[in-house]
Amino acid sequence: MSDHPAPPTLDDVARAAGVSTATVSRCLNDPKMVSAPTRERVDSAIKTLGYTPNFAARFMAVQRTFTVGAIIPTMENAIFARGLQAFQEELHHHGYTLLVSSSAYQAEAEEEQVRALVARGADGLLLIGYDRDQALYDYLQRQRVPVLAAWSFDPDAAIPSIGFDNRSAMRALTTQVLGMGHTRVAMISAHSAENDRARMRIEGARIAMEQNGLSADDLYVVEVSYDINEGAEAFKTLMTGPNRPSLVLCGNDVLAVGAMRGAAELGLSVPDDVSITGFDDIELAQVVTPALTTVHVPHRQMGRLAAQQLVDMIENKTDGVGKELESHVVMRGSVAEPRS
Amino acid sequence: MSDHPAPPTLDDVARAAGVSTATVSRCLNDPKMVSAPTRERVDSAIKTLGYTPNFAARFMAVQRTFTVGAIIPTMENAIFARGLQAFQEELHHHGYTLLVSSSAYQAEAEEEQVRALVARGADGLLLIGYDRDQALYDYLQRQRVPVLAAWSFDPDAAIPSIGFDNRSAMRALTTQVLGMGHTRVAMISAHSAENDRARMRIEGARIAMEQNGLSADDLYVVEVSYDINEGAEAFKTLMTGPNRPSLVLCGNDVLAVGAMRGAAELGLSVPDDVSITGFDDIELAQVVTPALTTVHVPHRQMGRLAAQQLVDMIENKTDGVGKELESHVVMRGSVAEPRS
DNA sequence: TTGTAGGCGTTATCAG
DNA sequence: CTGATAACGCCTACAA
Repeated sequence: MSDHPAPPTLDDVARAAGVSTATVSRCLNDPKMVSAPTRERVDSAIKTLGYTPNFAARFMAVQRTFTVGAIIPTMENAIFARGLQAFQEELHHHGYTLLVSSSAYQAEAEEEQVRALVARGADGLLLIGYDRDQALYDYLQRQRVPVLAAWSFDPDAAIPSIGFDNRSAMRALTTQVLGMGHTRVAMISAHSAENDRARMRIEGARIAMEQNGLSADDLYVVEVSYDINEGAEAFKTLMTGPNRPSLVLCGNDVLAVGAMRGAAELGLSVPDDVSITGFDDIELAQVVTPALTTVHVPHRQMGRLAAQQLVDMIENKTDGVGKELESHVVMRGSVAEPRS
Repeated sequence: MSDHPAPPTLDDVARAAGVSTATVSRCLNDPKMVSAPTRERVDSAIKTLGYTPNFAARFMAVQRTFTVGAIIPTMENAIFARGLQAFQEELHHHGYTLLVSSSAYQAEAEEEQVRALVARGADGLLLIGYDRDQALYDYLQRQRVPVLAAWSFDPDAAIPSIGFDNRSAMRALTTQVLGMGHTRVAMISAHSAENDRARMRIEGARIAMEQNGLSADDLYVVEVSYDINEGAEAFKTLMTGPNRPSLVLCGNDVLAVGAMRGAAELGLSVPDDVSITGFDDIELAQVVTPALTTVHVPHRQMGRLAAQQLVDMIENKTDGVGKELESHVVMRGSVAEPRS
């Protein structure tokens, strides 16, 4: 006997209660199959031993974990937090546990996490966007793990997606602001490689340019990492270069807030000297001064629906159809007509 | 044969490569133990079959998962994000995978997640703060799962902790601001039940009051949920009630930003009409206008050290000693001498 | 260098 | 209602 005893097992409980392991197992999984008196003995044995079922063993036996994994690009800001919270709550209602992991916006890291989660028996996976190596999807399919993409909707994507149309949302926002008369416009975007959200938003802005009598080529786009500082720097470069824009579209609220800080550092007034827009409508958008014009996204609804759909895919082995949600433009103080 | 074949197993690979399962296993875990030619055959068999080891089975066999779990109160804001990111990076260097789960600031939820993570074989756990039911610690100890508390440091806590002294940090901040001459001061705190960080910060503020010739009882404290809106509402209530404070200490930056919004809604100027302070120094603090006076916390360093320590506890079965980190007050524009 | 075989903790199928 | 016992997929002495 070492001073380092292993945690109690089913067997220990069975021995302590004077029954077989099968009976203990039944007590745990289908209590009404066992008589009241034995059940009591077993329960008390469980309690005194402090027994907890070994998950891996159970998993091996039933091939189900009631665990869902989600891999998000970053936890560093609130973009995914709210939707994920709703996702988790809904999963919980269905008896599932959510495990989250972050890829730091790196494709290889994401792939590693996918494998890690699958290996650990995740019954299903939630990924952000649908832009990734086909090989990963093949792998997932071989492993028969249902996957759902969120924060983007594209009926033609390789996997079912639930979210909104980033392109048309950005087009709507851009159109509305262009209507105020801006002609010199630039965009600060997150890196668009392997990021469909970023890419679609850029496309949406370009389309709006065309539709408003401007040339898509005139939209000067700079891509940066997802970070307030990067947004600020990019903005300052933009504003101190030639052909200074009167409108700076930002691929998301975080970059937009960075841009606003950049404006402050440059002594520029928003929106008098320059208009700035964001995307996502996270809390931050209403905290800055002036408040940010942006696109509102139904985070919680998306999380909830994603959970429902994923559970359905897992339990009924359905294929999942995805769903498009509505987003809408929110006009706030950060935009105005161009000066002069 | 269904059209729903199970994923390939070690056995399938062994058969395909014409070797035993032991050899395949060795190829995976200790390649140099097997001859080059057989290794090649095995590797190609693995590739063509798309084999991935079954984690649960491996776990059962070796009782190790190289997985660490972290349970944080919320993902809704950046407080824990940065430290967690560093934690994850450092774990990765040591070959561990991080799985995160959020408790929404609810003790029962946290307990559930702890069990979920332990059951799934987490080799170690990171928790936030040390304030929780002793029964949970007993459980963890029975299961022999090393646990480390972060974002708080208390050498006398039930588990090793790594972080800073919330009480003295808040005392330092309060003292410094009281030095400007404030006498009517209130505090907006997160709920302090089962939250040592919140409790210690309140205590710190009280101590500072005493030390500066005021009575600790004169610190009016309101406790709210962790949310910008709640901060704004609490602030407005405070400022429209009797004995309006000239200084509002906030338990964290999020509440402080809420308070600032409340001030704006009330038409009050910060810091001319009222001084506001935060705690944590998250990015938000520098984005608002005026920037927030707050306590800077070494998030990344904390995450990194926590990872190192936890890995050490796991691998060397050491007890873990914890570590206190330095925090420091950052004076910014949100405070000033009281008017008149 | 390789193969054999026992065990890890549960669940599930059969008898009793 | 309860008890044997065979999986589940992998690792690792121990043998060869």
